[in-house]
Amino acid sequence: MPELAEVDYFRKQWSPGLGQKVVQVTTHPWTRLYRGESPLELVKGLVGATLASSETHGKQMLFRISNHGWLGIHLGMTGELLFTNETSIDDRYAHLVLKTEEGALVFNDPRQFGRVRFALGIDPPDWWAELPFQVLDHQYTFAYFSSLLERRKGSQLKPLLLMQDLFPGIGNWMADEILWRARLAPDRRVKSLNESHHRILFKEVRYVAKHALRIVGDDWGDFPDSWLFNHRWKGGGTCPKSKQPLSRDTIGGRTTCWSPAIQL
DNA sequence: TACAATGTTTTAAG
DNA sequence: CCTTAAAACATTGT
Repeated sequence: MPELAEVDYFRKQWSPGLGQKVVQVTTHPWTRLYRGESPLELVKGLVGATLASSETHGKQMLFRISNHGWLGIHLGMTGELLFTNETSIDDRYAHLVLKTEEGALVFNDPRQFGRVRFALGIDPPDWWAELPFQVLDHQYTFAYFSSLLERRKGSQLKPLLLMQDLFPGIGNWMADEILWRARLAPDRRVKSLNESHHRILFKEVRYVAKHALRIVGDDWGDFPDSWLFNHRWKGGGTCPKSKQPLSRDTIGGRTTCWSPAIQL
């Protein structure tokens, strides 16, 4: 489900739990969400502690815990976070549940492509501290962006934009949106781009990230019909710019939607 | 029934 | 060692 804007939306769904003590933790320790982790250590580290703050980095989330604990969550394809006052919750895909006095913080993920991590320490763990610049960071300059593309000359543009080391938080729909705005075909190779293409791509990467965050916001707002977003999901459809039919194909292993009339 | 789904990770090949 | 491509992962919905 989630790309950077939706991930930030889900992060905020746990905000009712900030400042509250965790009184009980339940996990599904057999699921692949806990690969490489010790669910028992995680439960021990969380029970009795208080949620202090949260932040996102691309599709990654970090919850800081009062007693030097760090809880990392990735939502994968079908993950979601929610807060509930209900006494009974649907347990089927609730692979992590933190109960407080006020309610329960739930991480649901039917497909189990997500991930839960936990670490203790004064400083954030390496898997958080070593993440690359985000596309809206002030350090994410055009020179930095260009240097990233240097080593990816042979890549098609669609799979390029899905590389999280280069474009943290960009996912399938955002990549399509960016290429549509930049008027570049998704199967074009990086080596075919000139300086002005680089400039346009850099600009649209940041534009889509910035406005996706604004539109999804605190209450999952709807995208305007002037975006590709509203036209890309089901077959058929019309390009809002050219009014010509949209195309779909698998590029880089992912379903891709583009407007052949304007994306060259 | 068979395939596709807003994502990584591993493996293979060049 | 590096880059690129493809398969694998687990489950649901069409």
